[in-house]
Amino acid sequence: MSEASWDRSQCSVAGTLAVVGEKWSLLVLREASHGVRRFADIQRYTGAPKAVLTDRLATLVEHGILRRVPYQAEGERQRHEYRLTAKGLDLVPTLVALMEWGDKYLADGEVPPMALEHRSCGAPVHLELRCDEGHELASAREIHAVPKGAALSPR
Amino acid sequence: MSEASWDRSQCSVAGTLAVVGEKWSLLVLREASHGVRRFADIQRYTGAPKAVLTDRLATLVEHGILRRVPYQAEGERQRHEYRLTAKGLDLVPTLVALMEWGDKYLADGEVPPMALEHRSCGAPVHLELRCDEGHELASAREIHAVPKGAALSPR
DNA sequence: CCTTCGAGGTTCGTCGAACGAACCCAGCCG
DNA sequence: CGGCTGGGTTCGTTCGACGAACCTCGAAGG
Repeated sequence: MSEASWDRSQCSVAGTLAVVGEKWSLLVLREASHGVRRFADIQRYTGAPKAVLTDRLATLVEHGILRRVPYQAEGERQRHEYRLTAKGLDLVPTLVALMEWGDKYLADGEVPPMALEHRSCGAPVHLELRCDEGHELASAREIHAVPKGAALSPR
Repeated sequence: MSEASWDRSQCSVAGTLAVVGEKWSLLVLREASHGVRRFADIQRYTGAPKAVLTDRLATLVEHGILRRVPYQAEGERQRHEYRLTAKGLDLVPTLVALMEWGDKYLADGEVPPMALEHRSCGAPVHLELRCDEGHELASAREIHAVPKGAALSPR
């Protein structure tokens, strides 16, 4: 897709993976994006061990992807829940990308287990690669990657 | 984004992560998508330890995301290189999603280190959430997720 | 009061995966 | 022959994931 020699040290793919690339982080975000907010529910739905989950939630909060919000259920003491921030919401396309790939290649002839609809019109939602001229890219092969800025120094 | 109780066991996000969610896999695919094909180059650019890289390449080949292609450089013995298959190319949107998030939130005021251009018109390429009616979604909040098929059984 | 309950953790011992350094192996080159 | 180079494998150590058990706070029940 491009010729190869540039500085990877500040690559955004690597940077993002350093933040959310650990084993359970994206599954936690999947739950958050489905509106699951409570520790025990996240644990139940993801299957992550408690200690790991505590740690992942803490890093996600630290990075401003989730925030801890106190709440009070009636007849309960005050607890807190985890909600997506705007920064966290912007990771949804990543989840959708993973989901679409899985739907295409992992479904054993089954129907995909989850459909995404446009809330206002009900039509199915999907991800598109598109350029500023408005062309939709039929394949990733139409992408040309160009290193910029500080990445230009080789190695 | 939706109410919470359905069967996660065959979620496509989890399934895809089981295939490419390990620490170095997506970085290997980043290199593959940039046209880096040789073991030593992939190792140099990703920084993955050799043993781990051997293992990841093997799993990616096993899953049909990369294929081993024999080649012959002049004055060299026959070796093989790793190339993206169509199935692997379809992971590029995932990489782009990670990259766009990193560009937006991790750039310390720097210019993003890599630009993607439409090969045929040169305009910048980006990912869009769009529905079949043609509406572009301004935010992931406009998505409504609906469990289907075998996922409908709770828990 | 004292006990129980349950959410949201923390601690601990074990065990597997990741790490880096060292080694191996097959050709081609001189 | 001996060395070099790409593509690995082996090995000992370290680090993180795991699951079970324990802790803590506040509300409610007796």
